[in-house]
Amino acid sequence: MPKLGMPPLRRKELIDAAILTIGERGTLDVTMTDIAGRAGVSSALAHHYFGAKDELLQATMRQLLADLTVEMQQALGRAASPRERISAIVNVNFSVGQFRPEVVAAWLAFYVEAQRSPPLRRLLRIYVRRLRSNLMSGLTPLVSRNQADIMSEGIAALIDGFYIRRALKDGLPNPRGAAAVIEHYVKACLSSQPA
Amino acid sequence: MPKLGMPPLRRKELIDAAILTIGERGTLDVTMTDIAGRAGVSSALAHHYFGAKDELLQATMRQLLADLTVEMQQALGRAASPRERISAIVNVNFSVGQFRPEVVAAWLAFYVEAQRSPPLRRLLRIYVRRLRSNLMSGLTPLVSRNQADIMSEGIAALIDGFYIRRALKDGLPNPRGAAAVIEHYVKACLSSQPA
DNA sequence: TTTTATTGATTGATCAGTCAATAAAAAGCT
DNA sequence: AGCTTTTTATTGACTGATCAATCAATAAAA
Repeated sequence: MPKLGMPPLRRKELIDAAILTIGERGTLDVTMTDIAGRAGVSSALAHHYFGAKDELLQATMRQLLADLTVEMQQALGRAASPRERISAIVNVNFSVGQFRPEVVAAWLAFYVEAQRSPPLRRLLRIYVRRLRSNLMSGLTPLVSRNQADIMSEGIAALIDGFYIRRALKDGLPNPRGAAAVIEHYVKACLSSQPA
Repeated sequence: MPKLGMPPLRRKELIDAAILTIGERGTLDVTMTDIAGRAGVSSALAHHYFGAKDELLQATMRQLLADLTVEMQQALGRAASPRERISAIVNVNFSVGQFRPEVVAAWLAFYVEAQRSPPLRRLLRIYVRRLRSNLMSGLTPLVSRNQADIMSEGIAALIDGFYIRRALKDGLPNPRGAAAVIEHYVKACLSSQPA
């Protein structure tokens, strides 16, 4: 039943299916048949559109990054002060869109695979740098350079830490709770300012 | 060359080889042949001693937990006050023994696999609970119950966050830096006490 | 009739797990 | 002390399952 103009649609369907499958299973160790099956097509078609499995996985991670970036830009656009920028960054990472268990589990799976795959590592670096730079732009007007360095590392580590715990589901953080702990951290640092 | 009393020696050698192999590769997705080869024996022998691969992996995670526990007990024994207990807990997690890249990568691999494997999940729960309880025992004498809850979640998330970043090696935290960021967090919270 | 989308069938590689065979020590016997 | 027998440790060779990747064949638009 070949309708025309399928390629872009299929690509998207396959990437979405990949996110769901990876997120559900919590690992990149899923078969092309799993992903293609969820998208309602044969594994041969997935190979036809993406060539090797790696390329589908990379496209999938790029999609996750792109989704986060879009939401982040919107939130930052609404922030009126440096202090609000910080909260905006934190909140996006725990928003309904980003902090869903499947999405978090997929992120974690890519994080882990990035240890071995240079292309995935490159993508991850982009994310890490962007997060850091966004945090610094909110922090430097408020505290010393040194203090800002410490705090941006701390906030980034807290986000990753809550992600890992979320992926494990175990009696662990709901979005609000996690964001609240980070806000508490920021407040404590800002009120005991000296550097 | 069968010497007597090999079983306990071989078991240990295989577990050590598993930690190294898993840590080096950053995943549990290693073959029995890889592990056995590093221990200098055939894969058949690894199966002979552990039965299924799962059991070797579980034994390996138990070993990691046991190593951490021993070091933690020693450090807590030397701590003379609640405040020192907190620092001791943090420091152990970034000690030379625990914060080696291979060990950290192995921990992360088990963390991730625990999403799927109930036995590994059970082991992980033990660790999480013990960490939390140790932290609370240091925090409750110093701050309100509510504040202690928040801080122990925060410290635990920070530790996990720095572990994940360490596994990725990427221009990221040396042991001292990571521990320092957490100490800074604790200080900031304690000095802006009110709950 | 050509182009586009799609798949079933197949191939080759990799691995966990099994098992019968082997070799070296230890134990038993004289 | 020598010898046979038993026990213990170890492996090579094999099996069956799984999967990524390929490709020739098919079917529905254009």
